[in-house]
Order: sequence, then structure tokens, then C-alpha cells
Amino acid sequence: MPLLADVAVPVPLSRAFTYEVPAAIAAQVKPGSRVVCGFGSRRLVGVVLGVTERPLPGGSIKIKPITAVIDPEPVLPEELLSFLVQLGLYYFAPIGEVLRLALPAMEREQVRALGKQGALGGDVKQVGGRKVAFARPTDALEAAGSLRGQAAAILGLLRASGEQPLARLEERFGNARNAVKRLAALGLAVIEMREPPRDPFFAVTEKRDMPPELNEAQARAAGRIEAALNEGSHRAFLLFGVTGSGKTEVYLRAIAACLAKGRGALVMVPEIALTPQVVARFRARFGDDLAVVHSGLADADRHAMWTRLRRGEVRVAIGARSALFAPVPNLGLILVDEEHDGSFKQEEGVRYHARDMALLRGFRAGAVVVLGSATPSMESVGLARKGKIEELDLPDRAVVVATLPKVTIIDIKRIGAGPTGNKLISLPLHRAIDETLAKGEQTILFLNRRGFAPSVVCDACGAVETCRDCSVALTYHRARGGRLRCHYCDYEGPLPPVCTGCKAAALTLEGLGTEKLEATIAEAFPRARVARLDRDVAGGEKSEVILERMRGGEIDILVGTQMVAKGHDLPMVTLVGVVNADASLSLPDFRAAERGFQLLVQVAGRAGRHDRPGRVLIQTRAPEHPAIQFATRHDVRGFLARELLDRQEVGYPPFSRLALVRIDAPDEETARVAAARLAAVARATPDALGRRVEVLGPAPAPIARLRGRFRFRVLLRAKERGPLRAVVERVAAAREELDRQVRAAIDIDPVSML
DNA sequence: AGCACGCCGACT
DNA sequence: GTCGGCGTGCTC
Repeated sequence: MPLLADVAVPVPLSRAFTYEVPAAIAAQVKPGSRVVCGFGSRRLVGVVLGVTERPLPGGSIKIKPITAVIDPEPVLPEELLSFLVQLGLYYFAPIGEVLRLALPAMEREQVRALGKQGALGGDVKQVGGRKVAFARPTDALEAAGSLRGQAAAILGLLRASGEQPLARLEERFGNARNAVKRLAALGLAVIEMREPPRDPFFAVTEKRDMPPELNEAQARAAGRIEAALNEGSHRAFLLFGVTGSGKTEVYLRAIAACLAKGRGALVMVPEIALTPQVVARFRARFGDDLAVVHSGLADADRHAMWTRLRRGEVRVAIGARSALFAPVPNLGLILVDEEHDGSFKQEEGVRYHARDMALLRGFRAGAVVVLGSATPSMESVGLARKGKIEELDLPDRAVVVATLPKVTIIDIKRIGAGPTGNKLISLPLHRAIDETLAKGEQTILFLNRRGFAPSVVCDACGAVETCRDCSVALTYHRARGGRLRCHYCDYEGPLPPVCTGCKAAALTLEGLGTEKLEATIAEAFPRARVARLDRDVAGGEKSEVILERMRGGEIDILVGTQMVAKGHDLPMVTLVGVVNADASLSLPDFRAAERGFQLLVQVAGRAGRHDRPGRVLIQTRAPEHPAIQFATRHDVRGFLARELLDRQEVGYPPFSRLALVRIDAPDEETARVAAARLAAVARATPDALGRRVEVLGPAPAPIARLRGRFRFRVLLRAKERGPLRAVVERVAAAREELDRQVRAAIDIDPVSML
């Protein structure tokens, strides 16, 4: 009987492919090995899932032999490989795509080099290119409608994100090189040869610190985690600690205990929390035994990090979502900090939730998992209530003198504008800023809307300027002389002189975004140094520069979006103003209250962290909203209890499980028909007929059109996982028979309902 | 997703 | 007459 290998190839097809293993290389072909194999007319790098001796499958399937083995030893450890396979099954994701998440670029794209050598298992040398081509947008503007297709999309992306390495653009746009050349010829962009960015985290050598004394609650929590580590089997905890209660120190102790047992540890933090400060804290304790995994890593650095973990030279990995796949040796502990954070959910491609999958990986590896948060997710609270995970509390702030800030609600229905005349800068807020300035202390103003004005309205016909490709209002940005931008696609264009609909010259800017807030505040407080922090001013590293200036006291008032809300330690901030709390509470999503509450608590936590008392002003039109009421009292438990009751009543998670099917197509009718078809398939299923699974919809998505595609959704809901999976399985199969134009994505445990 | 094969428009 | 547009069908 022939020796056959099941190989996952990087294509969006759900099944693995069978190849014959030539006898000459049989010894090296093991689960987790990378192999080169012919696939259609292409040569791809695949990963071996399993090898068995069995008869050739019948039918018309022709089996090709594996061309070559790349590694003498498997690149993926057994534990990681089987976890990835499980993850793929859980999310109904193509196995090849799942494996691609786990392998750094260098580990998956070497076919060309190999092809040239054509040798079996030949030593593949990496090209460590000294200089890398970057594309940067210029300030020049194109003639309206002069660009189409990729060139327009790339220019939009460059303008939104600043410069990009050409190689990264090529990953997204096949023809990026030519498109950028065209942009360069038109003077819209320039191509520069530069050193690739060095990893800022590796540059610092941190002075080792000594573990401080733990307070009673910290010691108790660390003790429970250590005991679980000593047991050596899987256990999970919810570490519920208020802001500033010293969760990090508990993490550090747990890691030390884990390392002492000879096992490795994985630390996952939200995207924007992965700052040099945070890394420094870990490095100070664990020195070079720490690998940092983040998206800014150059390929060579990523590869080096990965290899060192793989060899066991480094035993602790820290990173954002994708760190979940770090090949930590003999994994004993996984920490998920700020586990409620939305950035743990991947919202494109394989839509996995890193927190949920941390629990799965931990379970399979026999590792201890700790989910930490000051405002736990309802999912984790649900698990704790069911006894699936153990709750550990850190009720007090670690710095004893620090007290919780005083929170005041400002009902902007009743309280009028301050001297600026803008209703969203109320008199009390204006006064509070003034007082804070007078004391030489700092203010943070939080507003969840980027740009200058969130919409442009026609006074004549009342129509709002919308994106040509999306059913979304365009935001006016003042940068580059005033442009309209879509926050959902890469569209950017000039502000039209007249209304697109009725041609009246009566367009007015409506609403308040961070750009306008910054300008208004700067004008109202001419002596204050005002800065802004949002995605538009701060791509990646730049936010760190702004925060550093804030820490250094070079800024008096910081205006910003979410980015100002998360975990930064800014000791001189004594006033936090939530400019418009309703924006985050009124979304069409059953999680709106939860997210709004978390956000309020997070921002409020920025005020008065040290010896200075802080205060928080929340402006709202709905002062009695539970999220605002509980946040005002710093009553996280109260909110959780109340929200649990609400969720139970409406039957949403954690009291049910969801799967969301998103259907879209360029043509509205095609999409509608396909959505109806999938819903019908779901409803015809035994579990749906037996009422074990509810099928809701199809309904148009809240954003009915996006990037030129019409969108519908079908929501599946069930009490139990089994029946839900059975229905999803049918829906997944039915996808294959839809119109070719239709895309139907399945989102298991969806977070964003958009 | 790629990539090839295949069938209809504007250029040397 | 060919280069090239993207429709559809398959990849062990």
C-alpha cells in the first residue's frame, strides 16, 4: 500500500489534499512538516497534517507525489498543529488558511527559491535585503475620476495609513508595483528605498527589576494560579481586577512560576496595549527569555523570533491576537490581558476569537489560562457563573493613595453650551477644563468620531453625502485642504461644491469629530497646548510619541478616540471628559451596552491614577442609561448582574450561541436571493424544525452596502453548540451551489453584528 | 484564491 | 488578423 500524506495547502478550500510520499523522503515527512507540492499548475508550500499507509482513493482523483520536504524536522510542534486543526473545524475555516495564520511569511513563501534549486530539502537561504522599497503619498491631488481600480485603492490606502512597504501592498494588490509606478509618474506618490523598520522592542535592554511585595488579594490570586500550575493540568481563571489593582504583577508571578516548572508561557494583550512600556515591564523581569510578536515586525525579525521560540531558546512570548499561534515550547500558561477587548476577535479571513481559542489551546496543551480584566466580557462572566472557569478578585487599587475618580453626568438635553457655543462642549465641561489648566494638570477629551464633521448635509433637500460604494455617510476631514472620506472603504474625494442629489449649493458640515473638537478647544483655550490622538494622526508608532509627550507634560489637553481610553498610565491627567457617551451606546447591537460600559470605565480609569484626585465628566442625552449609571458609581459587578439579566431575557450570549452568516454580492437581487436560499436551507434542517436552532432573517445588514456589494445576514441562534453546528454545516455546504458572484461568510460567535 | 481555458471587442 | 477583457471551472 502506498504511503499517503494529507496536506494542507494555502488555498481557501476547506479540505486537505492527498499526496503520495516518495520513499526517498518518507523519513522526513511527518505531521507539521512543510512540503512543496504541485497544485494545478502551481507549486505551493503545504503543511503535512498526517501520514498513513492506505490504498489510493478511488474515483477520478489523481494523486500527485510530494515534490520536496523543506524541513528536516517538522516546523509546527504537535500541540500547535492539532490545535490549529481544531480551530479550523470550530470556525468552519479552510485548513490551509488557518495554517497560514500560524506560519510567518518566511515559513510559507519559499517556493520560488526552491523551484530554482529544484532540490529535495535543499538548504533555503533567505534573502536579507538591506533596503526595502516604500511607497509614500505626496500632497498632490489627482484630477477627479482620473484614477480607477487598484491605483485608486492603493492611493486611498496610502493616504489613510501613511507609507507602506511595497511588498505589503503587493500582498493585497497583485499589481501594486505597476500601480505605484503609475502613481509615482503622476506625482501622487513617491517610491523610496529605505532600511526596513527595526523592531523597536528589541532595541532596549531593560534593567532587571525585583519582584515587589504583593498585597493580600494579589498573593491569593497568584497562589491559586501557582497551585493550578503545580497540578500540571488545564485550568482557567477569570482575574477580575479594577484598574490599577496590580494585575500585571500577578501575571509576572504566574509566568515566573510557570518557567520554574520548565514550561513556556504566552501573554496576549490587546493590539494597542502592546507598547514599549508594557514590553519593558516584562523584559525587566524575564530579560531575553521573551519574544515579542507584533505586526510591525519585519519578516526577518519575525522569523528569528519564531525560530528561537521553536528551538526553546526563548520561553515566553508576548503579543496581540496573532501571538496565539506562537510556537511556545511546552506551553504551561496563557495570559489574556484585557480579555474583553474587541481586538482579540479577528474580523476578516479566519474570524477567530483569540480569547476563546486561548481557552481551547490551553485545554489541549494542559496549560493554565488566565483571562484578566477590570470589565470582564459577558462571555467570561458566563463561564465563571457556570463554574467552567474560576474567578479571582483583586478588589483594591494597588497604590493605596489612589482613589477612584468622581464621576459627574452632564445631561446635555438640559445643560447648555459653554462659551464656544458648541452644545458638546457644555458649560460645566468648559469650566472643568479651565480649572484643570489653572492647576497645571492635564485633560483628556474622549470622542468616538474621527474627522472634522461626521456628515455633510444639504440644506435644500436634506440629503446626506454618501459614499458611492457604501451606504455610509462620508466624513469631512480637514487635512489636505478638506476632503470627504468613507470610514469603511478607501474612498476619498473632494468636497463637492453642490449637493450630489439636488445640485443646490447648500452643503453644510454637521456634527463633531475629533479634528473639529481639537480645533475648537485650541481656539477656546489659546494658552493650552492641545494635541489629538486618533488613527488619522497616529499610525502605529506615532501614538507612542504623542503619549510620551503627554507623559512629559508637553501637552495640556489631549483629544482622541478609543486610543486615549486604553490602559496608558498618564499620571498627570486629572480630568477626563466623555464628550458624547451616546455615540457608543446607541449602536444596533445587543452588545452596545456592554461595550459602552467598558469604554466608560476604561476612559474614567485614565483620571487621577496616582496621588492626585481625578474627575470624570460624562456628557449624554440618556443620563439614566444603565451603562452610564453603573459606570458613574464604578459598579462593575452591578452592571454585570443587570446586563446578565437583560441577556437572559432576550436570549443572547452567554445564554445562547450564535453563528452569523453574511451574504454579499455586487447585485442586490442576487444577494437577496442567495440569503433567502441559505436561510431556507437552515430552516429546513431537523434542528431548526425541532426548535433547537432559531433562524433569524435574512435581513439587510446594518450597513446595507459596502465596497460596492449589497449585504444581507442570517443569524443562527441556539442554546446548545451541537445543533447549531449541525445547521451551520448544512449552510456551509449550501454555499457551494450559490451564484459565483455571491460570497457567504460564516462567523461563529460573532462579535461585530455589522 | 490563483490559474488556465475559452469566447467576443479595438488595435498593429 | 492578434492582444486582451473577464466568465467558469478545477485544483490531490
